[in-house]
Amino acid sequence: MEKKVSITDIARKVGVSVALVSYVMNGREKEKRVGKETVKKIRRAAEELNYQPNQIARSLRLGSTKTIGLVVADIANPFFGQFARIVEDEAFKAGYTVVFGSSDEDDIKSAFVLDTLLNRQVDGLIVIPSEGTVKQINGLVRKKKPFVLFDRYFKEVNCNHIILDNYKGTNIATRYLVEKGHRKIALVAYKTSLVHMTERIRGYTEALKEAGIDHTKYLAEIKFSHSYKDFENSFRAFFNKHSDIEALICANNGLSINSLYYIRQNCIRIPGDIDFIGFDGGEPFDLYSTPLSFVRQPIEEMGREVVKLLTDLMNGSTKVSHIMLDPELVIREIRNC
Amino acid sequence: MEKKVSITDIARKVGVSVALVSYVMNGREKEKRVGKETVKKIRRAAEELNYQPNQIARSLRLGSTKTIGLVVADIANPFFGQFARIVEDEAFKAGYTVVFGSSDEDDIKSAFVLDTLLNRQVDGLIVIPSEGTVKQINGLVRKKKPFVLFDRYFKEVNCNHIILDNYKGTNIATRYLVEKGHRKIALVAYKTSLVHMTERIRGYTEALKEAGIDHTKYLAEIKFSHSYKDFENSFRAFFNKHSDIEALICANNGLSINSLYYIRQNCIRIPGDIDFIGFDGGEPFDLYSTPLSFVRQPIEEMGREVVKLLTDLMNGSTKVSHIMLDPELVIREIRNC
DNA sequence: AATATATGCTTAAACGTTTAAATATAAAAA
DNA sequence: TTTTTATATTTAAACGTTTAAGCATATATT
Repeated sequence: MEKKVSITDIARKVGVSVALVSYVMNGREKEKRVGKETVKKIRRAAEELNYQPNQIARSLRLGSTKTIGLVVADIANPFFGQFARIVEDEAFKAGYTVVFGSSDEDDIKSAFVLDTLLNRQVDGLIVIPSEGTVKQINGLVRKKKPFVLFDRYFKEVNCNHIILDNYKGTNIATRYLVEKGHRKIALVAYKTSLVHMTERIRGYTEALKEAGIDHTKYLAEIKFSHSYKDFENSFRAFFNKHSDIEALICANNGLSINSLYYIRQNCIRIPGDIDFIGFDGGEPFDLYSTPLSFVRQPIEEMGREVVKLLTDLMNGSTKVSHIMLDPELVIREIRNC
Repeated sequence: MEKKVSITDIARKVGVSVALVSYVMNGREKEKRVGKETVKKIRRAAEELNYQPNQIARSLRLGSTKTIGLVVADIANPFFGQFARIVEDEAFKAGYTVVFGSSDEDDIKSAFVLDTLLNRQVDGLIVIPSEGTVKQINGLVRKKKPFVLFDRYFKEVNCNHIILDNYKGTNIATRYLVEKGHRKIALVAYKTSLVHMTERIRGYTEALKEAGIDHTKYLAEIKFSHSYKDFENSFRAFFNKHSDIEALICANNGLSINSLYYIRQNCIRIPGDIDFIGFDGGEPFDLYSTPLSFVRQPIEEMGREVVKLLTDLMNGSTKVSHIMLDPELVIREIRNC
């Protein structure tokens, strides 16, 4: 790899000190009253040598890398991919680059990723925290590192977070199905202590309670796993036990997709055999045999808010915000062809 | 943000020079013959102060950031998201972190992203080059920056690249449809000079030629756009003009998805009205009314190979590799429920 | 006793920037 | 003329590491 040209090379070529070059390269020639001729010469030399500033050196000196770290569960998951894209764009506009890492919903991996990003001196972090990472998040608080949690948070940690009104998400979905006349409404959720899930479960149970329907019978809390097989086994057990299910709500995108694979494989018809409401939407929802209903998260807005909040923090704000955005129930009609 | 603890803080606390601390922190205490007692004291102090190395300072000194830059068209696109994930994992194993940027298939944006990553001194780059970025890629060659192109390349630039045998991809798809008895086989592709597309088109036309079928009539080369509306307009014009199409091949994932939206909206039946072969697969393909056939790219293998090639380059290899991997035609049966 | 070797540690430069402070010169004001 | 002010530039330290080179001291070898 070619030796990169530095500010020193330009200084030598023009015959001035590095300070002047630095001033000019940063557009501070007026403020620092650099001679007009000198400015021109420096500009020309920079051009000729094809100078590119070394952001690493700059970062070290300034104590800021203009980089933000993004910890997602899995960048390959379209929901997180979409989120990452919005973060990227917003960060870019604000002059930041994003470094990312996938935690795989695993606390050990999460710790690794977090350490890596911190060692790389990211100025701030956006974290989708996995189960069992309270300590890690508390560590960020202790370090006074600017960061905001997204999608989930911990009740025991007072920090910035932006989440969906998860309760409302499943609540409106359940109510909708109840009003439609269903009584045997199942919810498939992950067995976890993470609030986004417990809230989604609560939204469901409360809606059922209110309607005077048993709210425990059709609740499937299954263990998280990366393997579809594991999901399938748990789900089959549940489904076989309750062959009278009239409607199914899925508590997140992954569960929705997995459920659809199962449903498809087992020749269960939507609608007909069961009604279905998923989470987050996406291409598979649109292109399924019939368009599928789902709980929509305002992901664009959330992404924008997250970055805005973080940049405020990085600019010195000390306000702690807990932002909760509203979901929207998107009901799709049966296709007539 | 708390002042980070540095090697100097540890040195001061223990009462030794920073050099010793550095040696110990890098596990070179044997080689550099640091006293046993001192090692212990340094370790303890590092623990107590919760020392985390500053990778930025390290990078500046060593001239290597242990970072690789990834330029994709759009991280929100599942194909690229999946690829990014593989790259991330492989890079992580090799001790690298990945910084990414989306080029949006736009040369201006690509230049920005590339510059940003270069200024951040990435040790190497993985680039999915957009149209009109030959100059940028040539720039990398001139700088002797280790990089490898993925998915596409430029005939005029001799550099490392890993691509699919694109010709073969559409060729086997077309042959399959011909053998099935179709003669009016359409290909929807992007109008671009990028080889991955031109090769996919060539694979299609050659297969048709060989079968003695007119190979221009049913070829739709449409302009790339981020808007579905634009796609729809071009596609509709094409479809209306050729209402006798028997089968449709889509030249990449985005086109496949867009086509499916159109097909669905216009009540065209797969199979029945037309046969369909898409590109890259994914959840929408599996969950469509009937499972859809597609040309599969060995993306895992490609991702692994890309990172392997790049790490070799970063470790000083000067070999230029052009790797081409085989696609696989995945034919799906009609669902019987 | 003189020399060589081993052990343990320090010094200081370097990486490429930024920037406060100092310096030098010219022009304006006293 | 001397002093002040404005203009143009340099100096040098700092950011947190790594590492070659040097310096003591103790022990082993002649």
